[in-house]
Amino acid sequence: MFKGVFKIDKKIIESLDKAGYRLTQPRKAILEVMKENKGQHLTAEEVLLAARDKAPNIGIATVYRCLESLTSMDILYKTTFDEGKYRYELSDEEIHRHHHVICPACGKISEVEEDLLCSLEQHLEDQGYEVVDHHLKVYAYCPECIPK
Amino acid sequence: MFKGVFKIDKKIIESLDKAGYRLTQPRKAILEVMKENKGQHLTAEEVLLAARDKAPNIGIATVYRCLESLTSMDILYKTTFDEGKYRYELSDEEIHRHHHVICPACGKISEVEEDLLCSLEQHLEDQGYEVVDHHLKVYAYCPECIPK
DNA sequence: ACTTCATATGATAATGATTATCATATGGTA
DNA sequence: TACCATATGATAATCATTATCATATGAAGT
Repeated sequence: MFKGVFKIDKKIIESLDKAGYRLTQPRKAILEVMKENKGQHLTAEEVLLAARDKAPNIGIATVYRCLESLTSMDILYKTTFDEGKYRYELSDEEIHRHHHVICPACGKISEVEEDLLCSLEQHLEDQGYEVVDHHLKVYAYCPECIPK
Repeated sequence: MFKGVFKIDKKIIESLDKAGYRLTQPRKAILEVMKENKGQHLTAEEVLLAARDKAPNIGIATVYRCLESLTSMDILYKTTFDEGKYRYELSDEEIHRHHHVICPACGKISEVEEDLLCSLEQHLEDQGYEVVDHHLKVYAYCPECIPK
């Protein structure tokens, strides 16, 4: 198992270990960046810039590789706001958070902590928002594909 | 106004005219392709290939430009299924359709014709799906940005 | 601590989607 | 039918992401 004291949750360290991933300097830097920016949605480029403070030699390819593997382990969540690039955020197990509100004027992204979709839009209108559109994607195994 | 008989809805023709767009051969071809593939989600490349049957010299730049302007007029709807590219579909005014179900195994995309989000997932489970995740984006003006 | 070696890294080239450029063509109007 | 602003096609440029490959580095075992 990995040695040393890190600023990263033990649970994450254990997941990495179990999956056979080594806890390298770049991965440590990226995990710290993601933790320090919990709740934000960062692009690979933004992660690179922030991670350079901790691991000056880190390259963009490593950032992409690392973000990808962390996403596949459900440590990160990968999403897009239709800007032609992806954004990543630390997964939050307690709160089911993938409900994003995007202002068409200023582009500000807010998250809605709401597990029920019902009356969500009314809820937003009550808060002073003006809903113009929504886009829901449900990821579900279709009947033919359900894993046994 | 435009003259001639087209296989395209009069309403769309009028929208184009009102917005000052000319009904060119490439645009006609693209609109016909989108109409013939109503309910499908096509990439720019797919639109190009299909449109070549009607306008052999059409180029990819024109396809992108045309898809973009049709989208800005709400004639098309632009979306992404996180494949690193965009897909376009004819907007359907009668049915509010932007509820996509994506099978993580086979990638099949189904649309859910359901205006109420409530109990949507239960509805899917009843149909034999196994929901694994969802992603909702609501586009709403935030209180500071509401246009007067 | 020291060696080992599979895994990870960084630099960079390659790819793929999309956008910009620009000289030429064309649609709708007068 | 001529005119001219708009649109087009070919192609180069851009941007995000992925692949390649020689070198470096963790973790495990001495």
